[in-house]
Amino acid sequence: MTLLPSPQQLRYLVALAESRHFGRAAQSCSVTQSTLSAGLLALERQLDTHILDRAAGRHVVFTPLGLELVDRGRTALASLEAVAEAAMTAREPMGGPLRMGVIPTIGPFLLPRLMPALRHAFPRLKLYLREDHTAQLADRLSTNRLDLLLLALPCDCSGAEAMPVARDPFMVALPPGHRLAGEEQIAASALATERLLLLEDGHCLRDQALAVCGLLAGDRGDHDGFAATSLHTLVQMVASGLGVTLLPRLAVAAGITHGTGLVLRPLAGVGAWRTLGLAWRPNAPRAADYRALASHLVETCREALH
Amino acid sequence: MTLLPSPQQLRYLVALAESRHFGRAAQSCSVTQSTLSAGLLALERQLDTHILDRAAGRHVVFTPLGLELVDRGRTALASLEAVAEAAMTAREPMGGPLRMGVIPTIGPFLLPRLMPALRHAFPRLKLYLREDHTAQLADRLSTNRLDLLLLALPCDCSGAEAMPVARDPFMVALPPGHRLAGEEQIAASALATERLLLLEDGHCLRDQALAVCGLLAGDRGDHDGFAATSLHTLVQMVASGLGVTLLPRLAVAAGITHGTGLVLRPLAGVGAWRTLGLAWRPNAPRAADYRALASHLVETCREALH
DNA sequence: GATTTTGATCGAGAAACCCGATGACGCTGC
DNA sequence: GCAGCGTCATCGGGTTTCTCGATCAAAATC
Repeated sequence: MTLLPSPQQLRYLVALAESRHFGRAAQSCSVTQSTLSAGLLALERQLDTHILDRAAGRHVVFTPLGLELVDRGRTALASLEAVAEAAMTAREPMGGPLRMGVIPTIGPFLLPRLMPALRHAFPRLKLYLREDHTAQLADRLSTNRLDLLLLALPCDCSGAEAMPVARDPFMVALPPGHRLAGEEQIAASALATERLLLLEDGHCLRDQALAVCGLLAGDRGDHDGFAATSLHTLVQMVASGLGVTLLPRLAVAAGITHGTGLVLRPLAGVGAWRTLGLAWRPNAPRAADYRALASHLVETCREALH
Repeated sequence: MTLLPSPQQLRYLVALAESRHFGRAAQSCSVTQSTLSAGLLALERQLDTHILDRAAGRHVVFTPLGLELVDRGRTALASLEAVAEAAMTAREPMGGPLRMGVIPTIGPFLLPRLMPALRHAFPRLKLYLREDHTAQLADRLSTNRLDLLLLALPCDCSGAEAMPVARDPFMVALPPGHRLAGEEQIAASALATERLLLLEDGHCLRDQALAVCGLLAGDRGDHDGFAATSLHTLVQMVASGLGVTLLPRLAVAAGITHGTGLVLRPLAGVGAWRTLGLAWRPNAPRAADYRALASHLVETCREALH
């Protein structure tokens, strides 16, 4: 059998790729710079290849092969961690740290309810949170820097396993006195002639709102080159009379429009909602934990959506 | 960061799972029994779990978690090997050992032509061969005990990447003087009333032959509870006048019917062929090698099929 | 041109690993 | 029932590997 790289060496390799600096990489591995340097040299010697291009100035530059090895090293480390994690979760379910990513159109409105419920249900659970757009979260999920995502489905997290937990209906938000404010509910077609304000690019809610109105991305939304950076600013823009928008009921129920005088009406039609759900890597050792979390989420979402 | 299992320990674990015997597992790892025993105990201590059920007599019995860890350990080792392999193949393409599986209805007819061609094209390539049915090969591919499969597509190797290399038309093999022997080519429907002899269960060719005749598996073929164990015995059975059969042209071109007096006619109709191809794990470090092999295979198959 | 930053190298101490020998336990055969 | 054998766990000692702090050489910065 051939000589395998040690987990230590792979840690050094991946850490160096992430910081591109020997000293800081060593620090993140809790070793001295000399140790990390020697470890990488040993790895290069063992594999009989060049991982770093040492001729290229003082910056840390990886060879093409080096970049591939970083990638494979990351997955190898992930699979080693999966072994330890499987043992850990078997010893005490809901035990260890859990790194969860959540999108900005869910987090601020659901987490304040969710966290206390989880703390109560799973006192030993240590939940680390990161808020970011779907694309970034998916990247971090696949590169093993997050374990679990709370986002809108379907998401194009390649190969991830997903589980829906709730439907979040869209509400139409109108300035006070708007011509549509008298309607009981509002059809998507009625918005065709309206000035529809949206979140900036990158928010999946933007695309979902466009889709539910039967519009293609790029059709609309960037009036005057301006798009909102968060639901809160979006609400302020509508309140200023710049146009109308769609808000997820989750945000409305959390009181995002309080004190603005905005008129809120359900969006009519089938499919006038987004699906909230969890996603994780297939073969994740703690999938059982995630499913248990999902069923708690179902309950919390029911409450949070009135 | 948590404490990771060492590759060594995982090797011990997987080896023990395969031999279910400390002494032999140690031998396959080239260490003494004491070393392997201590290594496994250290792993159990590090993970703080029980991998083996030591209360269960003298036999090696894994706990449920232990079995899961074996599985995860296998994939972890595979991903570590992938790192080393990526470096190796970058250093010298077509270099190291390559473990290829091949099904019995291809191997004997193609390998005699293929091997010399490959030796000539890639002198440094070390090709280890294993002949088995598709299901067993697929299992060994996914558990990292084979690198590459040469078989008939589509195969249900879950998640494997496959590349077709040739079409292998079916020929109808008839005993001398058979009523259909006068036909230029024979339609599948003409075989409906014939006694169709087939390989025994497990050979994919059996199912393909049935499918191309529009029959369901189990419909036919086990006359008197007898099915052939290889194409050679199948040919002998047809020559004895027990019935007719379908042979892949690859086998016919290799002369499998020489000296039998059998009459061979093309099977008419679209789809009257099987597809030969290669399959490998996705993300295999040496995928480039495999593709290069595939293009050589295309040429060899063209020659081997006349 | 002096200084700082950065990565490689060196020697010494610590830790991990492995081996052969031995111990504990269950099974088998007489 | 008891000696003998097979199997896995444990122990002491030797070797290798890993890590650290100190130091060096080269490049970038001032």
